[in-house]
Amino acid sequence: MNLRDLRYFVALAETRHFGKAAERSYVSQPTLSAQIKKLETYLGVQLIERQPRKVALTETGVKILPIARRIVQESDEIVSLARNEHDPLSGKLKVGLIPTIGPYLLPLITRKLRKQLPRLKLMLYEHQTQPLLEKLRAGDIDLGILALPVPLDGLEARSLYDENFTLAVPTNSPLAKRAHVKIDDLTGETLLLLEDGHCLRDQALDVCSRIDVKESEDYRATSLETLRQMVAAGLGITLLPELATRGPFGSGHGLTVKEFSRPVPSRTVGAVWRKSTARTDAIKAVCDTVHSSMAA
Amino acid sequence: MNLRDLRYFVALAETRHFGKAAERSYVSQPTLSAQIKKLETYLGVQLIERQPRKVALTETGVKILPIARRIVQESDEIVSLARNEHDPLSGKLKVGLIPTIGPYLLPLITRKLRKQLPRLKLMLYEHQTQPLLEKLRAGDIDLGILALPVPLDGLEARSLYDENFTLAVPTNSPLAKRAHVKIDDLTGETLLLLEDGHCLRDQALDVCSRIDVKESEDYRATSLETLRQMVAAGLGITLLPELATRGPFGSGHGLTVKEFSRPVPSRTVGAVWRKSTARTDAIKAVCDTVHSSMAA
DNA sequence: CTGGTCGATAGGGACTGGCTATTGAGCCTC
DNA sequence: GAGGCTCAATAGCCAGTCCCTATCGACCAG
Repeated sequence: MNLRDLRYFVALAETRHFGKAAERSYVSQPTLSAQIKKLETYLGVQLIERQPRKVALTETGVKILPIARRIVQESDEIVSLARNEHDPLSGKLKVGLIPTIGPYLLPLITRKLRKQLPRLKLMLYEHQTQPLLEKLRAGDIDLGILALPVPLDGLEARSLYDENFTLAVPTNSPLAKRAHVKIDDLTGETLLLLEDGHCLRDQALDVCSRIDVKESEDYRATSLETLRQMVAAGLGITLLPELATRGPFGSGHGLTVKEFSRPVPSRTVGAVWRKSTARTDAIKAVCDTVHSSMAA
Repeated sequence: MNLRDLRYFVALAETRHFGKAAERSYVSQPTLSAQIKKLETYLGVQLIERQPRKVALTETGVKILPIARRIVQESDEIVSLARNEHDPLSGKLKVGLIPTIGPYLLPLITRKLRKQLPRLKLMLYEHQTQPLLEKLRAGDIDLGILALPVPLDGLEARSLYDENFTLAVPTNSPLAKRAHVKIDDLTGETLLLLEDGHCLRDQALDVCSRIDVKESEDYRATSLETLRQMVAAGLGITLLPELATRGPFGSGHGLTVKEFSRPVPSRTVGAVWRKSTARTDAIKAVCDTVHSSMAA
């Protein structure tokens, strides 16, 4: 059985005329005749009673007609649904961000994203790097935005922007008064870090690996905001990604943010997605928008 | 788009494995692969994300799946519905009978019909010959049982049984005492007839055409039963078809039924149906049953 | 009887859907 | 890291299907 046959049957049932039904179906009359007959043979039942000058449905034909009609209608529905989805820059795109990027990057780009990709519904998720990669591979998320590099297997990546690290110190610390700070100036300080799992923790440790700093044993912050509070309370110093010091997140309330002098430590923020993804267009568009936003 | 493609897609969505889906669909894996790809191309949308070691539905695929599933299910429904209808001796058969046959024939045959054709639902209608033929041609009725001959165009007919006419006279009439009656004996009598449209009226007039009878001007019965009442009331005599004198319809209550001596006037009762009907098997079965019932 | 309508039949060509064999990518094991 | 395994994609070929035009045959109307 074939969708086409059902269409022919519905057309015939509605026109009650082989010629008209054929015309409506854009085929020749013999074609439609043959297909109808084939459908009847396949079903083992006569659907149409061919009276001279009149086409009538048999009882069975009457019973089958509504089902055939529904099938035809639903198949059209599939086509139109697919046609709507056809625009690669529409539909949902599930984007995951790590916690040290998401809250600070999103305010800077959502406006532009909404303007440039108005039909794309971004579903946003926040996960640490490892869970994010897992969900990415599992297909729960289509695009990850995180600090590169990460192990890529089956994944593709591109960098979006470089983000400098800044130094956050208590305002009453001697470091707060310095015109310039270098990594080496941190020697002997107590370094406050995020809890395990945050890549920023590893990045900060990496930046400070050459020098001798004490990591606070007792406190490990669960978020950048608590980390910021801890610095303001004078418990130590920390590195903050630059975006986390912009706008409302800058100096003040007992905390002073200092830029490093060259060479400025930094991390690369990038996008990661499955090689096999079906959303390459949408992903590229989002990446381009983020990239151009951050380049300015 | 093709029903088959949708089946393949549903199988793939359920197995999440090209090979298994192909097996379940009784085709080779390359065939299924190719068809899925063709479906995607046709719809202009990717339905499946081919990850290594994993088959995942795209968002569009997820949306389309339930519709595809329903279509597949409904197409199966058509097949099974047709398979059930496949038995030509099942389903409805619309049978029309003329009023001078229906009420008297049906009690004699329904039992046997029900036994021999248990799955056939007979829908019974009563119409005079002309309307019956019209409804037959219009397809409102599949089979007519009436007195032959009738003009056949586009119709086929067969005779079922011959039915003698009997004479109905008031019990106090001289005719009631006669051992034998012949048509000629009716000369000078008042003949009561059914109203226009009943073929029995014409048949009676035909039988009596050779002799001189008076047709009652004032009364024309609307049914055999009122006709019977009129005879019993002494208003005249009439011809009754034999079946209408059997069992509870025989002599009594002021009415006497006499058989004619040879040559016995009679009419032929037959079946009529559209040449183009789709129910030849059922019609033949019904006719055979009636025929054999009445032959006994 | 003739012309017109309508569906069925005949015959031939293009396309589709199916197959087997093979490739190629990714994963696992030794 | 070489080789084997799994799994989907590709290649190449064949057969059946679907469609076409041309024509027939039945029926109806004038």
